[in-house]
Amino acid sequence: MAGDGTIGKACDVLDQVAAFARPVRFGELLEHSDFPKATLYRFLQSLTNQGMLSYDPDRQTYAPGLRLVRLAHAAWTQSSLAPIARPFLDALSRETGETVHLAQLDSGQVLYVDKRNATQPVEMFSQAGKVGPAYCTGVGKAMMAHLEPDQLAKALSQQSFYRFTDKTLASEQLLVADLVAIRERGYAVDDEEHEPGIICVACPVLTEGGRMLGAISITGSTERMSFAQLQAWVPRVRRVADQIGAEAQSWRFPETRPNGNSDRMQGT
Amino acid sequence: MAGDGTIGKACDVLDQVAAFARPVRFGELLEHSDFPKATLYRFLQSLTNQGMLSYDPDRQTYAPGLRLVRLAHAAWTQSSLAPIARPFLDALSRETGETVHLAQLDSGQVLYVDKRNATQPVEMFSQAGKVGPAYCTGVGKAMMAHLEPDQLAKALSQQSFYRFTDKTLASEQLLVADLVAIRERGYAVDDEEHEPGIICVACPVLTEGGRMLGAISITGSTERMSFAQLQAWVPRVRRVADQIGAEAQSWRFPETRPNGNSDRMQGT
DNA sequence: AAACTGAGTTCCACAATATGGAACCATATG
DNA sequence: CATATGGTTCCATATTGTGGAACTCAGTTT
Repeated sequence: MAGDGTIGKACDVLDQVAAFARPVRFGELLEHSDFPKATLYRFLQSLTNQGMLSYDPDRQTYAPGLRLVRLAHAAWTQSSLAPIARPFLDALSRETGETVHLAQLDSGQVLYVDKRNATQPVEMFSQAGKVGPAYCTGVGKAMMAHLEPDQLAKALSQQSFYRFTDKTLASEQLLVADLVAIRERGYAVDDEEHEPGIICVACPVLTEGGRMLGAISITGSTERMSFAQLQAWVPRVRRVADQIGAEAQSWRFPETRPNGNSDRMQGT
Repeated sequence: MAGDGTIGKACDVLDQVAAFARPVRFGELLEHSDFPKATLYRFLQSLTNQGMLSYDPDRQTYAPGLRLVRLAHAAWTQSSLAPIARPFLDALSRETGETVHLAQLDSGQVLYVDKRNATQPVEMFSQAGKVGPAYCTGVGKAMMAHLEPDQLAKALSQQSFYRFTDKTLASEQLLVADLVAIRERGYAVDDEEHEPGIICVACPVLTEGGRMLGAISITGSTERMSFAQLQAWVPRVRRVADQIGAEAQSWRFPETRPNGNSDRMQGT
């Protein structure tokens, strides 16, 4: 993750702050940063001014700012598959009764953009925006299997290959072999590679041209079901993934004029 | 919103892109931008590289990128009141059966960070991250009423004073007068100032020191209830707002080490 | 009380970086 | 085929970011 000039550096700082999963003090950031004191300081200032970070004067801590939430709303609406996929996910979740995920790839990691939890009512951000490893999850592997060679190389270099379970594919060789197989058969499986007891089947969402957009998956637990049972859903998942891909291709945003106060919220 | 150097400009570009509520082409952005062609181009490049924007090669359009979603997840968790307020909002929503909002102020606008919809099941981002006007909503006025003079001045300058309804307080004078009253009585009302038929009562969330953190509100419609009925909830809203304020003050994040893969997501 | 410590903030000469006019290229359009 | 339009690249220039060092302001220690 090396620099696009100032912008790249600023983004690094944002990530730094976000990486602490709690508000951080200047000093703490300084320790974990490559920037000299004054430089880091100025970045924090500017980012805080811009609302990309928030500063708590009482505690003297920095945290990711609310402006990000506002921007993310736009991102989620516009450049994620979620709005398109929603009805399909609903249907899939209803039919299967299992947990359904919609994920996209972001800097080599799986970013969950939507989810249906079979049982409990949804909780907002607690699901969208979360990240996970790509090399040991169904959606992650499904997506990587359909990357262009150069993108794949980059993605591979970003994997940690930490051995979560003894079934984890903990090396590039093992992973690549699986990716080839996945590409051939059209879907990926996660057989307790990330968490013991958790299994999953996933299909990539592709454009007609073969460009990879994301992936969807159905997750189950070994306690409640066999792998074979889960695999029986694959054709259904395939179909839904294809539908989403097709929709995404033809999808056009309704015409709007620039400064869109256009999408308003009822309430006050 | 003038510049903190390069960072400020980059943020402006992000906002520009987000302001179109749809993917935009280079040329469209150029029209609405102050930057010369080459400069804007380089910004878009860098931001796209960084994942702050996403670029659709098929359509040649830019949109806010997924990295924002990831960062926003952190922002929402860390610097919004939502995690703290959640149980209180749940309770309030259950008791009243009405729509409940939690909002914070972001560059002079109301940013909704959480919501309870009495009737329907929640939909994630479709609620959090949305923005609204501050001068004509309950939460907006409740928050502005408790700003420091200089912050208030800034916020006032950012209001559009568009006349949504004939009850809208469409001038600074009217608004300021109301803010004084709100500060005295401790809560704000929105009597169809934003949308016809929509009424609301709101209380600010304050620290013990009086620092304004956000606001909560209960919204109703004139069809189903009278203003008096709604106002009967004020003491309850007040109490909840105070509780959230107190919590926020004492809240400490659990100790974590920097690079937090700490909050993981079950699933794959 | 004076000296110390360390976090946070400001300064400023220097150098790296962003700038933007103009030229260029590729794809639609008349 | 010519022309316009939208998008991309170049490069000399100067604006901007850089970071070492000096400073300020608590909170401690001697």
